[in-house]
Order: sequence, then structure tokens, then C-alpha cells
Amino acid sequence: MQIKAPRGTQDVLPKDSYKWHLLEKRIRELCDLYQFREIRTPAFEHTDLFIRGVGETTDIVEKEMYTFLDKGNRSITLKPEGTASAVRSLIEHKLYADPMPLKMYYLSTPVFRYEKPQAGRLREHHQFGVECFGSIVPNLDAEIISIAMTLFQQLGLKNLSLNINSIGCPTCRPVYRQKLKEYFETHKEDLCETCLSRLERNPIRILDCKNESCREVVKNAPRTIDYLCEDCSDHFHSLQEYLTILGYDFVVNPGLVRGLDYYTKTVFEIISTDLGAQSTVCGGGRYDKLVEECGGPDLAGIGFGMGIERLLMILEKQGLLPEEPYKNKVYIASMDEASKKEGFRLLALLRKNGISAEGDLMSRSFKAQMKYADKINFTHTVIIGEEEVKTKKFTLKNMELGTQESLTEEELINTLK
RNA sequence: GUGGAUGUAGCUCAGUGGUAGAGCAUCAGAUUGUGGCUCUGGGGGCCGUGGGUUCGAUACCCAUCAUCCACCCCA
Repeated sequence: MQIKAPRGTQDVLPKDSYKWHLLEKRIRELCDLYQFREIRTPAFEHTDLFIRGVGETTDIVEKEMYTFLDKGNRSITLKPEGTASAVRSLIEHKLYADPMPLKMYYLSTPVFRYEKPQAGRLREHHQFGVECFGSIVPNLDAEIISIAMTLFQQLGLKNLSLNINSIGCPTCRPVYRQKLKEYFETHKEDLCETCLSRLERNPIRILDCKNESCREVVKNAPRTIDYLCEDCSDHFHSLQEYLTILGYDFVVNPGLVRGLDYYTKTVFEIISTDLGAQSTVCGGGRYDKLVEECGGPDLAGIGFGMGIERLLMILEKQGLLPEEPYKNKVYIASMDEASKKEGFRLLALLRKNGISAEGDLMSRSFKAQMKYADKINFTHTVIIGEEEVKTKKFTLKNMELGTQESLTEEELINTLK
């Protein structure tokens, strides 16, 4: 049996990796613009971190984690998301002693979830994420959102929509939760099976259900934003003002409830119509209690995660990915034994001078070498035969124009540089 | 975890109850040191895997795995 990549994983092949590099370069420049620095955390953590961080009742923790015992009998889990690790690291290295706010991002870190693969959903995918700790001001929420929005604008993405909501804080959420539960109790007969089980454990999640009869019930359900405490309500309104200052269109979506338990106040998602059923490219929010819950000090936080594969899917679909960037590539074609050796020497010399070059590695005939040079799209070919070896003047052919000239070693290096 | 579609050469796909083809790609040639066009030829497939029906299955039936899509959930 042939061994294939595990279900829900993808290879990035040599011909495509430049797309990732392109995107990663843009993202690094952007983060630099916002004064964020990169953090790198391990691909796996102690399972407890995610149980405490992400939340016991979430789908991620309940059924999607790659958890195993290592040889030291520790329960280990492959990261299902990025925030918990950042928080753990912050606490472990006492970064809370640094000047506030703490700003960090992570890029192309792999995250793992055991789900059934479909369009835009993988078991291993990669995320770009941003986290900021120590500040509770609403203009920070807007600023975090603007990082994602700016990236999308720079890339030229269309058909995106920004959804925001506030899910309250430990002061107002229990009140709302109770109201919601009372409301759903009276409509039990119209709820689907999963929602009935949610009723006890996490009634807020019913708001997110796509089942038709549940949606009917949800339509008239109490909305989080109507039960926010004064602090949360002010925060939410203020956020909207700041988003307006930045000129963003947004939708207040009371049904937006995120599947991770750590969120408080602001939650948001950026949605694309070009992704099929998995429409979220970027999702995040505020998590003011998470650091404390993980054993750290009382420190507010906010951040988002963005799926690199999904982002690339949209770029591809909207035709926004450029061709592989132009590069001056030189091929050295040679004929007899003597010229082959001369070519081999020249190849090393070109590379020493920073010129990207390649020679024959297939023992091809001269003509076949030329064909190859054409196929691989070399911009120049250096031709070496008896003549060139004798005179020490090499033939440089411009493959696009078809022109050629005879040059000394030094001239050759200078023109190709 | 549930449901639908699909699985034949590197890729896109034909095809028949008697163990397979096309186009593209690849490689080699078309008189001696020059690519792109054209022409000729070669290599490459246990027809996803395991069972069953049959004298015989790539084709029919079952199972399984994988891919794609939807539910669920999320990036």
C-alpha cells in the first residue's frame, strides 16, 4: 500500500511555496507597522492548557483534539488554536512585568483539529494570529480588527464582511444566560436535538444553530446586546465609533457567538463569500479573564486568528495571486568534456557572485539542454563549447530576445549581476 | 459523528463481462555548436484496496479506504 498524507493534511509543493512566502512577507511588514513582534510556541502543549483555556464544553476540546500520552505518561495535545499557548508563555516567562501593552503575533503556525475535511477545512491548517494584553480600551479592539482589515485591503480582497457582537462579561453574562434559558425552555418543542443538550450546558450556542426551526426560535430570542451591563454596553458602542472613524462597514450580528469559551465583550468574524460553507477567514475577540483563568494575573487580552489556507483560497479564486516573481536565472549549457568542466567551474563562480545559476545534471545533449533551459524559463543561457574554452570568452544568450554576445568571465558576471 | 457524489497513466478524462485507450505532460530523435512551432518514436496503469457473483471482472454486488461537497463546528 502506498503511503499517503494523513487525512485532512496538505502538502505545499515547490511550485506553490512562493505564495506562502509572499503572504508571509506582507504579514510581517504589516505587523511591524503596528509594532507587533513574533512569538513562536511549541506545536504541542499539556492537554490541561486547552481544557482550561479553550473550555471544557467546547467542541474543540470535547471531540476535536489530537491528544495522546507521551512516553513519560504525560497527556499531550497538538495545538488546536494559538491563543492558549501565547497566554501560557506570557505567564511562564512573566511577560506581565514588561511595559503594557504586550503585543505579539504568530505566523503560519500549524494547528490541529480532528474534524471531517471539506472545502476550507483541514485537520492541520496554519494560522496567522495577533494577541495584545494589558489594555481594556475599546480603541484597541478597533485597532486589532484593523490589522486584519488592512491586510485584506492591501491584498485587494473583495466580498468580505465584518461581523461584530458583544457577548458580555462575567457581570452581565449570567443574567443574559438565565433569560435566554428561560426563553428557550418555553420553545423546547421547536429545538433540534443538539440544541436541547445545549440548553443546560451552554444555551448561548443555540443562537448559532443553523437548523431551520431553531433559527425561527432564535429570531425572537433575547439578544446579548440588550442585556449588557453598562461597562460592556459602553465598550461596544465605543468600538463601533472607532470602527466608523476607520471607515469600515460592519454588521452587528447578535447571532455571532464564538465556539471558544474564553471570549468576553467583543467578538468578531470576517467572512468571505468565496469559501463555500466554511466562510470565516478571520475570527477573534476579547478575552479579559483568560490570563487569570490560566493561573496568571488579572490581565485583559484581545486577539484574532486567521486561516492561511483559507486566505490563499480566496486570493486564488479572486485571481489576486501574482505569478512567481521574476528572477534572473542563468543556465549553463555545455558540449564536450572540456567545456563541461569549464562550465562547472563557471557555475561555482557565478553563484559565488550571488548569481542564481544551474548547469546540466542530466547528461543531456546540447540541444536537449537548450530545450530544458527554455522550459524552465531561464532568462539567460551561457553557452560553452570548444571555442569558448579556447578563447575564454563565453557566449551569453538572452532567452527572451534571442540575442547573444561574447563576453569575458568578468563581463559576464557584471551583466548578470 | 451524519448524509450525498466520485475513485482508470504525472494531469484532464474516454471505455468494454474476456485482463485498457485519447489529449496534455515526460524522455529520445528529425546529419555535425543554439530553445520556443512542427513531425516521429519510447517509457509509464495489479483500472483505490479487500471480498463475492461468474468459466472469466476494470466493468455487476458488498465492504473498506481516500477525495470532493453539505450538515455540525471553525480558521
